[in-house]
Amino acid sequence: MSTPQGWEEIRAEVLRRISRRDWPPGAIIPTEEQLAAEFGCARATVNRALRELAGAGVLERRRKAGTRVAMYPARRATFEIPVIRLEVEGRGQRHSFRLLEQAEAVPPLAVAARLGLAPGARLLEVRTLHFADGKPFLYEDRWLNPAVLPEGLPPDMQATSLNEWLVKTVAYTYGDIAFSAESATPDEAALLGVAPGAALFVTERTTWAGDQPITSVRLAYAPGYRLRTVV
Amino acid sequence: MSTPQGWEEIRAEVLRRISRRDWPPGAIIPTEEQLAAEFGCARATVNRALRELAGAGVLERRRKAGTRVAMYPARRATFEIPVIRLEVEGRGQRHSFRLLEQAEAVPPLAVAARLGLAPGARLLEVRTLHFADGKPFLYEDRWLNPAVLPEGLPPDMQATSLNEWLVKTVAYTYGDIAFSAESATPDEAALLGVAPGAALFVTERTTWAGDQPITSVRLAYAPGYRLRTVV
DNA sequence: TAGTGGTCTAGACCACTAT
DNA sequence: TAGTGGTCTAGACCACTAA
Repeated sequence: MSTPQGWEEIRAEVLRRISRRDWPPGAIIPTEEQLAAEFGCARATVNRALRELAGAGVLERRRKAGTRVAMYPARRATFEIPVIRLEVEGRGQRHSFRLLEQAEAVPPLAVAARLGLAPGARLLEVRTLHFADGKPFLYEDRWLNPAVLPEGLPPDMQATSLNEWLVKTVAYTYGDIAFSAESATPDEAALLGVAPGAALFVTERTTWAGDQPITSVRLAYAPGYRLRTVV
Repeated sequence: MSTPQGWEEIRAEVLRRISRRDWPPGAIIPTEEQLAAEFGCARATVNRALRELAGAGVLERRRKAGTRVAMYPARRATFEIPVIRLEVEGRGQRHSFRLLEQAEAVPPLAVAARLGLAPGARLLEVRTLHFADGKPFLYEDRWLNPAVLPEGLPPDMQATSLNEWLVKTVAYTYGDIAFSAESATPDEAALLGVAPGAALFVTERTTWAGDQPITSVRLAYAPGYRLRTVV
């Protein structure tokens, strides 16, 4: 091996040693100081490389205890939370949508619970059907906390997408996401133009700004949708 | 605001300014040097904070062009690629599995294509049914490149899980993942103990070590499974 | 308490690219 | 070509925690 230059090469060299099982799962690897001496670089450079690998789940680091190869060096993967219009256009299709309903209502208990609101609190429900090249693509059911909409919804709501408006307007600071598969209800099947019971890919997302709940949204994709990412 | 101390507070302050729309989507923000002067810290500290935010999809950075707030500051989310046994045990349930089949065969064209192999190449197919507290949890259909298994499969294959054995033995360097929803085939339905056509959450994962394909696996989860993560 | 990682600094040079 | 981010250095101090 030639001496690694730069933190990316150090990261690659560490990965090689793990692959070759010079450093098997669970093993302690040399300290940053020792590696810096071996590679002839500053400790900060080693730190950068090892920190990246710890972030990727390959290494586990603890002060005083040192750095060890993860027992199951399962990688972490990253994916982009999609903006629906960009997602459709990224497939080379034309995006359009139809606002099905926009009304104040009392949300189902599950939604109120997810948002941490008292049962009975009134929220704004917005139901939207999105199309790709005119074909149903996605059914969106969103519950909004009206308290975070200082000026109300934009009057030209039909010309923009709520998803987009939100992400531009209310920068959120925290959220959780869950993916699952669900059978289409008769209503959903009719909207999406598929048989009842068809397997739908479902994304549920809840976001807060600080401790204030913003929105909880359920996206049901028409069959055939795949969410991809790279490790 | 009090002057931020440390890169995490700088990150938080930048996020606040984006939330307050002091820096709206698309806007150029001050240079690292200017922010370092404002916050009274070294440029490297500002760099660390802004680099994290760029990695999270909130900022976009280009040399000479400067740093701007992403037009759609959609966050990136991270999830762990699960190890099945740990996933089941993490739910407080007991994991077990049954090896359904382990045989050399010619894979379907789609699998060969994903792995970049010539159609007709022989691979090892391993089909496994995983249980949580004795209930069917996951059906695993895996195709392995025998070339990467230097010593063949371990003789006590029944006592360990192939998934786990692989992740410990063959450190991979690259992979892709796709999630989708599929209707259970009659075979899958019988294995998982559900009605044919039930909506299954499906994960497909292909991994390479360098340019050498290792394995392509399809995991079909019993209904009710949810993949969660946090932003 | 001592060893290890986490972070910061002040400065430097380099890489990329808008102009 | 000049401005901006990307990275590296040598050193320092701090925070956490295993022994």
